[in-house]
Amino acid sequence: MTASAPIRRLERGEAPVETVALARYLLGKIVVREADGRIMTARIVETEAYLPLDPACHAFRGLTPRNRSLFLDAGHIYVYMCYGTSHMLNISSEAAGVGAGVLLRALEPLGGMEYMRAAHKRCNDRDLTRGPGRLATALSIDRRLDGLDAYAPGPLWIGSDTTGAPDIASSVRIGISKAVRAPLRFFIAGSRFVSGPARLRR
DNA sequence: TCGCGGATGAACT
DNA sequence: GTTCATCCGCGAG
Repeated sequence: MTASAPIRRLERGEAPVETVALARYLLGKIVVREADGRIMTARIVETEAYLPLDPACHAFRGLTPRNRSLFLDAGHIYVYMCYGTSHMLNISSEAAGVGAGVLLRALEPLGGMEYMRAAHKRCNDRDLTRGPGRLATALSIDRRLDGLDAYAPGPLWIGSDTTGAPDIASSVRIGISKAVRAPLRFFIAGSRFVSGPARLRR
């Protein structure tokens, strides 16, 4: 996949309100990050679904100050820090009051790569946004974005161009210790920007 | 290409 | 004190 027709912001109402459906729907869509007058864009190539009543989902034990964004209406941003070193970018995925989300695991850089490179010490373009922690670093994502609406104008929103529906493959999720067998990871088949071991990229 | 271990911070028991 | 939806560097195959 390559760039890039004009990008149109998604509107609430055209995107699904159901976690697996949203995880699949977001593949091929575009993350637009606007910060300090700079614009970065990248296509979503890998997602994971974290369902209601899913023991691997942060909302599983109920609402807390950290995870409250997962309980917002579908399309809101949930960011948290993992392992003290990496931020994770999620989109809430169910009706208000239901805790669930979609983790964005890998992106294909489209525009503003010079800003992404500046955020990394040393990284080739393929690795800039390959992996959930790396993509957050490249796009300067932290808790300040938590709770914002990704279907509204702002520092981070989801858009679409005229690219056709991608060829979607699935696998088990990566890096978790609960519900490890559920096939809730989705990615664009054949994309070289997908993360994880080679056996989980086909 | 893989698997391993350490770094690191915040939330929660 | 324990648990992590990770990354990086390293060594083995």
